[in-house]
Amino acid sequence: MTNYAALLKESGLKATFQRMNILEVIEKYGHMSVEDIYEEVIKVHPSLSLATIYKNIILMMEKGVLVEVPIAGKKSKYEISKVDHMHLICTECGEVEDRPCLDSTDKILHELIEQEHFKLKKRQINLYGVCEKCQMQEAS
Amino acid sequence: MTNYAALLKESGLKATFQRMNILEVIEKYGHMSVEDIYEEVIKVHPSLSLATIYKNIILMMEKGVLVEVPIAGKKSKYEISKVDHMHLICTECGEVEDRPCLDSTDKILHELIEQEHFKLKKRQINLYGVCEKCQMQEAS
DNA sequence: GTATTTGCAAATGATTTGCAGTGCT
DNA sequence: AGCACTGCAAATCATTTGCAAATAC
Repeated sequence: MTNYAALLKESGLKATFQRMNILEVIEKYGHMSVEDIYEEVIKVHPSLSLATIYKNIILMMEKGVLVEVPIAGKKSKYEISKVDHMHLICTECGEVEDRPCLDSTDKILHELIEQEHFKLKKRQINLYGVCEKCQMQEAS
Repeated sequence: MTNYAALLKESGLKATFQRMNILEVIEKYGHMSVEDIYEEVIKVHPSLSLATIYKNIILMMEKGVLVEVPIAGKKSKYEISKVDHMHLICTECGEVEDRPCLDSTDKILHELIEQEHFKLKKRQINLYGVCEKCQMQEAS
């Protein structure tokens, strides 16, 4: 995805410079906290305000463009909506990586939910641990 | 579990009235935000301060007595540490319910992680949707 | 008795809001 | 032109901190 203007318009939002900046930065890094986004975005557009980021994150979540990734012990990060996946979250460096959801996991979860009378909307599978990079640093 | 005094001492913490109150309330309701805990706990112990709750939640998480359950769009809730399980989170009423993790899910995740050079510490499987109670209310 | 813990009040930090001005379409 | 959006500053809300008094052991 590169055409943020189209994505925004499809979602009923005006394609402002600020919004495109925010989306570009999130896409580039994958998962970003509000502060992360702010720090990156002002490199390109120094007058962009934090308030604008907050307002737009909320708006773009409502429109389904962004998704919140809440993380134990840290601030939430935000990602661009994409097909279902799991998160590997490093408790040392805070990095988040995506991995595809396995079909079998998928099937099992759906079966479970059917038995439950629970109307499933969204799954969030987060695996907390130490990433390869941080493991190597620990070893040294 | 009922013996909070023992649990606390095993964890190297003094068994104060305040801490036992906090644990009782979390156990009783299952999953509680800071505010939830505060509102319940002052019914029994009106002078207990919010600061004490914050300090103790942090302490008890460090000692492994409590676990944070971060939730998209809401404040984190806290639960007493227990065997691995999934959460069904109602996006309408905010209720969180536990369900056992399925063995097959378990095995799949562990295999995946071994391929990854990722040192897994903890899993968090959250299923967001609408609970039975809220579905019935919608219908009416 | 001593180290820990509590509760208060103040400090800090994060997020939200109102509004006047600006920019997309 | 008209409505939606931005940026600022102020307001609000959440969390943390410092410290004197109280409590567990």
